[in-house]
Amino acid sequence: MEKMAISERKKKILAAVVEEYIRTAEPVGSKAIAQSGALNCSSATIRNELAELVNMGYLEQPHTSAGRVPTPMGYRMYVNELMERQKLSLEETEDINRRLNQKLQELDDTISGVSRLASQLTDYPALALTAQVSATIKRFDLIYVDANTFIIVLMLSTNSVKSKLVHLPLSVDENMVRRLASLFNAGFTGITADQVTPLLIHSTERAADDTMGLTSVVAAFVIETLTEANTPTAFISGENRLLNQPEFKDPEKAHKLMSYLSGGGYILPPGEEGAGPGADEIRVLIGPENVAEELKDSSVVIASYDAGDNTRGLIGVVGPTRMDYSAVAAKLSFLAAGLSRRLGSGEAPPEGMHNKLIIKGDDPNEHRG
Amino acid sequence: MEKMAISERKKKILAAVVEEYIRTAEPVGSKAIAQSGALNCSSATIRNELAELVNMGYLEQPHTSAGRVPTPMGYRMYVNELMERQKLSLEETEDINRRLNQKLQELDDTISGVSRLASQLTDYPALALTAQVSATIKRFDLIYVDANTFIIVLMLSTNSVKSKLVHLPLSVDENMVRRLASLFNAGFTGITADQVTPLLIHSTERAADDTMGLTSVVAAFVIETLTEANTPTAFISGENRLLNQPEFKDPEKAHKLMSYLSGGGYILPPGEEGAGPGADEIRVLIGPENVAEELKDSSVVIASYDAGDNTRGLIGVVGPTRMDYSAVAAKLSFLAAGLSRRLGSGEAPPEGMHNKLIIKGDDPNEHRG
DNA sequence: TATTAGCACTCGAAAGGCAAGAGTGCCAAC
DNA sequence: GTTGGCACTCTTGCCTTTCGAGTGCTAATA
Repeated sequence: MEKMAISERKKKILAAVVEEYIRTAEPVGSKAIAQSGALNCSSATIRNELAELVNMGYLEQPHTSAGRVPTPMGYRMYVNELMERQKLSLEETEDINRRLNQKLQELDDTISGVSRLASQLTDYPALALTAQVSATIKRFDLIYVDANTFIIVLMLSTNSVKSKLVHLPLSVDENMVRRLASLFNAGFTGITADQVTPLLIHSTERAADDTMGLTSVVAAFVIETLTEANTPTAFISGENRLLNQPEFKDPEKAHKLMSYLSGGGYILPPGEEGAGPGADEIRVLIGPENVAEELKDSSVVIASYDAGDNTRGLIGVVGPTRMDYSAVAAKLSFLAAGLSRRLGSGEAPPEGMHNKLIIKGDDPNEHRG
Repeated sequence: MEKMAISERKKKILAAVVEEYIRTAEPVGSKAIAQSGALNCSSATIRNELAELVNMGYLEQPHTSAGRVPTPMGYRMYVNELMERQKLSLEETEDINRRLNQKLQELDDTISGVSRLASQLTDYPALALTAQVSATIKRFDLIYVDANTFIIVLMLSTNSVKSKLVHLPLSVDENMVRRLASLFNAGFTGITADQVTPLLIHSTERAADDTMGLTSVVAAFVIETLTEANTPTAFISGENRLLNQPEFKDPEKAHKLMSYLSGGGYILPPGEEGAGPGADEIRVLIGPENVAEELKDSSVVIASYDAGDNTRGLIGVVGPTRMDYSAVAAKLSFLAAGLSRRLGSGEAPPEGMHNKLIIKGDDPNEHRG
């Protein structure tokens, strides 16, 4: 496997192999490429080139007398340099926009809806994850309902609102509730979950003259809410679409990957959750480039969107290494842009614009020294 | 296929066939039954009996010289009369209780958690659905945050609370917010979503002297909330566990069923959603007893739980007809009882009690005239 | 020197044939 | 009614053969 510059013709041939293989899932032979017409030479010439591409590590043969199949390095080269940046048709963009609007209108959990949408669009399993944020409480209200009941309303720094009905065995008077509310507003706003110490709770309890454990009930809800808000949640959908792919015709294999995915396995390298692709970038992880053992012969395409409040969420797609990178990247990118526009802090590009695709990934040579 | 009374011995043999087949997924032969020791007779005798059971429609042979496999009618007989009502071990019940408590403590959506739990326990795909209720609004609050922002808080008749932050382009004064709140409390409580007519909105708008469209924003949230609360939601999880079952080794088949399930396909006969099994009942639908074409060679086991507020939710499990009915029924039943105890209106049996299992289903003969 | 045609070779996939084994049905004996 | 025995059937697994796609190499050609 020698290191040498790759000629223009080799690039064309490599691209042809990758694209044909993506289409058919069968090893592609010299004859098929010759006939495809992109090159003006005979199959013999192609054979020579193919042999060299194998030598260089971009292709491999399942067995001696079969066609060629791209290696992860071959896909990487394709994704980085050869792939044509696909533009979506007008109908496609309109369709996506329409469905996106619809999803976001439903009261339904945004993130799960988006993940489902991504999966439907690409026909691969898709995942969406919310950004890691550090929310605090911005405002605190208690609504007195009746002697045994009140409602806690928390407004978070992310501008979302959480509420809960509390039902008590004992009766409280309205003044106590008011007193508690102002104490919490004073003491619990702007702090994180681990700053809600037993000490703080205790002193609030005393200040409120609370002998019924009301304070701790409320404090528990505060902790719960903050913890939940700060935990990035992942949502995976369409795992079953894996079964469309011939590489998962073996139930064992399909099952392994599917349960890894539904089990909430890490997709991005740990620590990189926040460091995913930036705006207008697409990150592609091909086969062994993935850290998780279960993903070593699958590929992942990830885009990020502006989730508002200076945080970014991720949406991605998982499939076999023989994935239609071009189409998936285009769709994800458009979807992410649409999401940013709707959720984000405002400086997103206007609707309908195709933002340029910056594909970020490893250098194709780094695996080969 | 003659109609005749089924002898005790035939019952024993049928049960043995079903259980062995559930265990091994292979057609079971006369020898295996003879050796299993439940009967004191030779394989030849068993062969005679088996032949008659085939005649009667309880068993069938995949091909002439293979063992026997239960027909749906055979399973039905097994479920209705032969199956021993399995009791869970102490460890199992403790495990379930522990995990149930944990699930319900998480702020997390209860229903999805329960569905996941059911799937984990049984190792089949599981679904949970909330009951169809008709919630109304019980109480209405608006919290003024600043000139451009207020919070809507709705308390529903189901005693759940929904809230939303509203951000306005124009500024409102605090009095307007207060006025709106009392108008909504007067006019919008106790009514259903379709009673929120444009007329009502319009008159409220005028009464509030609202020229900024505030009223319709709030009304829209009311409609949204009521509609959502009244829509039964289904949650399916663990679809991928289907792949554990040898009958789904064909990816085609597995994929068909899985996408039917994730697509939110109907499980119960339409119109029967509310008429599922009652308390302490288990409903079993075997193969062709299902209405959905996609379920015709799968089985479904369903229990219902008291979801409070006089409504019942469902939890169920889907698998091949060769399903471990006994174990699944026991687990689901226990799970449903546990849920009822925690969510329900109170008259549920005390923790730890094994409630009796009433298995409801079709008469085994009805398919055979 | 790069390309091409031709040809022998390789190897997997598909098709056919054979033996083994499991299970049945039936008969005759108990 | 039950049982042992036996011939029969049909699947499964295995082996062999065939077929064909695709290769690598060589020699001829531009």
